[in-house]
Amino acid sequence: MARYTPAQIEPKWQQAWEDARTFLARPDPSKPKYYVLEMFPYPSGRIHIGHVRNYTMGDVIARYKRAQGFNVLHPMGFDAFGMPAENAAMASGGHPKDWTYGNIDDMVAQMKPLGFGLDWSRMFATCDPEYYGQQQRLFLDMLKAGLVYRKNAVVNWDPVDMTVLANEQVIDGKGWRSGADVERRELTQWFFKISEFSEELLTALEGLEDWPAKVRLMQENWIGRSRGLQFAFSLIDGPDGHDRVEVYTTRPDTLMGASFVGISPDHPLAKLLEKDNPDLAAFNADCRKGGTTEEALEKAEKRGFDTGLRVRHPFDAAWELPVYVANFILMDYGTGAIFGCPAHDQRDLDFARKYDLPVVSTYVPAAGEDGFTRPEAGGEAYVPPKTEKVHYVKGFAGEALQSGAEAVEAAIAFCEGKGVGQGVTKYRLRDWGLSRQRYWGCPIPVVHCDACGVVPEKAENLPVRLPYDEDGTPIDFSIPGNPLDRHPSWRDCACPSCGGPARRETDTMDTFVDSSWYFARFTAPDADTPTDMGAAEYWMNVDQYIGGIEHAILHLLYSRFFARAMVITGHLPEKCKEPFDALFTQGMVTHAIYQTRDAAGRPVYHFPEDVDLREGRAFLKDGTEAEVIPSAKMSKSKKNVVDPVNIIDQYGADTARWFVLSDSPPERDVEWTAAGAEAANRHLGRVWSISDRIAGMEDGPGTGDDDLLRALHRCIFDVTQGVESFGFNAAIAKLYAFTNTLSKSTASKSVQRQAVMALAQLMAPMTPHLAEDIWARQGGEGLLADAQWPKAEDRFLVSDTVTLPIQVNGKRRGEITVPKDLPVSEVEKAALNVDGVIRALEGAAPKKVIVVPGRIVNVVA
RNA sequence: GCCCGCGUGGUGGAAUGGUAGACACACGAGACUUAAAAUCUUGCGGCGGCAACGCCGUGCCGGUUCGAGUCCGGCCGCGGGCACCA
Repeated sequence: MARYTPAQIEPKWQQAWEDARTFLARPDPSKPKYYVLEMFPYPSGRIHIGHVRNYTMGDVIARYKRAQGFNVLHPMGFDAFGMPAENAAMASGGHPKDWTYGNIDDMVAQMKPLGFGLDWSRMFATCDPEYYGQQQRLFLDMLKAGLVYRKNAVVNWDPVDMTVLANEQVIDGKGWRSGADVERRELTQWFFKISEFSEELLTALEGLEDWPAKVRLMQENWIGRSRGLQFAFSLIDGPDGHDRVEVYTTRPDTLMGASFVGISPDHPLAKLLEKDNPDLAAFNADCRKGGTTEEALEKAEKRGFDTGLRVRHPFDAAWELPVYVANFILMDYGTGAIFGCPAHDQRDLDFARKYDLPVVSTYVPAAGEDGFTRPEAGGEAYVPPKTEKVHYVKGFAGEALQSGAEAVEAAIAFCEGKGVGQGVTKYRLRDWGLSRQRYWGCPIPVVHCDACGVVPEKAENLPVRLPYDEDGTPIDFSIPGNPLDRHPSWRDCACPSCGGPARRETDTMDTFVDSSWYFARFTAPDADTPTDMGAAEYWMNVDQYIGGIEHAILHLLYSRFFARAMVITGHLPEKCKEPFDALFTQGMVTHAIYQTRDAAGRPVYHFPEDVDLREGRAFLKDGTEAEVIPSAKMSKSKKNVVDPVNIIDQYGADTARWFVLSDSPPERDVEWTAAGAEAANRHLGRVWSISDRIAGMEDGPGTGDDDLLRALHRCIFDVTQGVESFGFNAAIAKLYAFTNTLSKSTASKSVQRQAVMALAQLMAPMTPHLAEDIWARQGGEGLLADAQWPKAEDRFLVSDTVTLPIQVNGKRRGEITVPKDLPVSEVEKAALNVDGVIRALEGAAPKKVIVVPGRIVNVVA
């Protein structure tokens, strides 16, 4: 008897697909197209098992759609710019370019044995000058269209290394290398005007029906549309040029509970005042310490500084409020100034108590104040949902009893009527800062000229290439700072406008720019324009996009913006405004962590291959027991990683592909276990043996042909539905069940052969090599990869009888098998005759009998 | 801090508001074997019972419903995101 040998089968069929050019995508107007795309990887150098899961899902869809008759585009590339390459160069010498391209070669070599049905001829990396040159062209077109501009923005500044830090390089407010306290510092930077599209990006979310609801909700919250009142407090004896403080509030209904005005440390007034007030200057400087993330700002202790200035309440000229500079107010949001209402905001309440400011409730619970403690009497801030009706004790517009939302609208109308400000709609979404003070990114193609200012590079001079060496010697990345900044022969150039001496922009682009249009480039990767409209017209949009939930907001929102910008600048057809028709967000692959502790009690981690598992406990080679921490995100530092290359060597690609799809729903995390991989491999061997057994059978009659065909068509139906709905794990469970049925079948050879060939077809998207091999051994015609998907035939799916569970008061007490179209009254009668039902009723007459035809019967006692 | 998601046997998980635990792992029993591995058969939520069967059970508390793992409200726990990681 022959055996399942993936090491021989897999390379053989990969070669066959390559020879037949099976997965090369060519436009073909006679066929419907299908574009399936997985988020392209960063070239770290090693693929990990999470990549295997991600690309296997895409491949299942791609191969399935192919079998359904679609002309499939399934490309692969690399998101190749970014900090790790520069970090590697800093840490161990070498050049980011060499490091990156070496990694890409390694990763392609690791991916090919997995047998993905990819069109490798379309592969590119975003660090290819052919790619980023086209990106520079897009940038210039966007600049011309007014979608790009410059303004000041804050960055993390490391005062010791004299460099800008990424958020991830700021650890507990300190620089990762220097350990120095990080400062927030302003630089002039380039921005994309994404905020101009806030409303459009928000409302268009409704049309993205095949996106996960949670991703749409996350984007909705991120864009953060709010309705509020913008108005000014008049400033008493303000410094020159400052007679008012403009504030924005989403709760104008609480205006009578205002107790202070707060401004951001970066507010123009705060900056003006700090010039003559060293204490305030020190306070502001202190506020500017620490990272720039929203999290860092929110978690910082709430602190304020009394400027000594006072403003007048808009409704009462005698009512004066103090003006504080407060560290929790963001200059980026609203006007950078607020009024605090401590009774209805916990943060304001904490602030008011700290600085001994008044607390005044404007509304109390509608149900009355029994058991309610007002904040001014020591209670918590009262913050009910905006939709809840409350009782206004210091209202000024609308009913005394109304919801917060109603009160807000009434307050806006009232204030507008009094000439106190106006109702405005604001968005939390900020413009997209794209400047990065780094080397390994797409150069921003502009030139700074003393005479002409900022001048775009001429189109014929694109791409503006990154320099590889510095006048013959390789660029040294061990020196702090941006190598482009200290590279005179690259930096100094002629002004494209006047020809005079000028300097190149030394900032490069955020790597999110690279990934915001690569999907469009895949439709024409060799075009000498950013896109080819004909190719885009045929292949776009991406029919199914697959990637991690961690990209739910930024990457996907930026891509949606870019698609719009590309439509405006004539690089994509109108229909591409929303480039991803359907989105699927897959979970991670996790693995247990094996941990012991050293003499000092610090954790020591161990690789899975160095651990023996016995009855759920883990032992090192020397017999020491290690603690097992289950299901943790794979990370090199915790050593809970498995290398796909090892898995393929040990079991073959099909086993790895099969396992990552089984057991867990694709949107959830899956835990990799050695036992699970082993079991997957055993199962594939079993399928192969069944096929081998059938091939060796004698022709002639058997028993249960019809039963096997019924089971087969049920399986075809279930698996088709499973693949269509991303229920890969459920589809695999059905394949297990059918394999068990087939292995025990005594049906005739012809029916068993038919069954095992269909089984191979159904498994082909997940385990294409095994499937192809079975197909060939059973005498299938041509490549299985070119065969049509099997169809579940109705005549094998329907049944004359139906088994109904019978419940009494919702508890199952028995079941009946009845003809499919037995009248309800007959079903009722049969149900009441069931032993368990009679017992449960204890002689009492049923009050009611609910018959759900074909599903269930419930007797109400 | 803010936003989002998830909690089902020893484990991963299945279940259009309709028989909770499909399928798989682990474990137990058995067959084959001199023995082991491999393979095959079989059992497997908890409690009680020889059994038939009964009671309990989907993180906790409450609600809607003939019927709730599923829908609603509150709580607890865990995970993800927070604009310069990709």
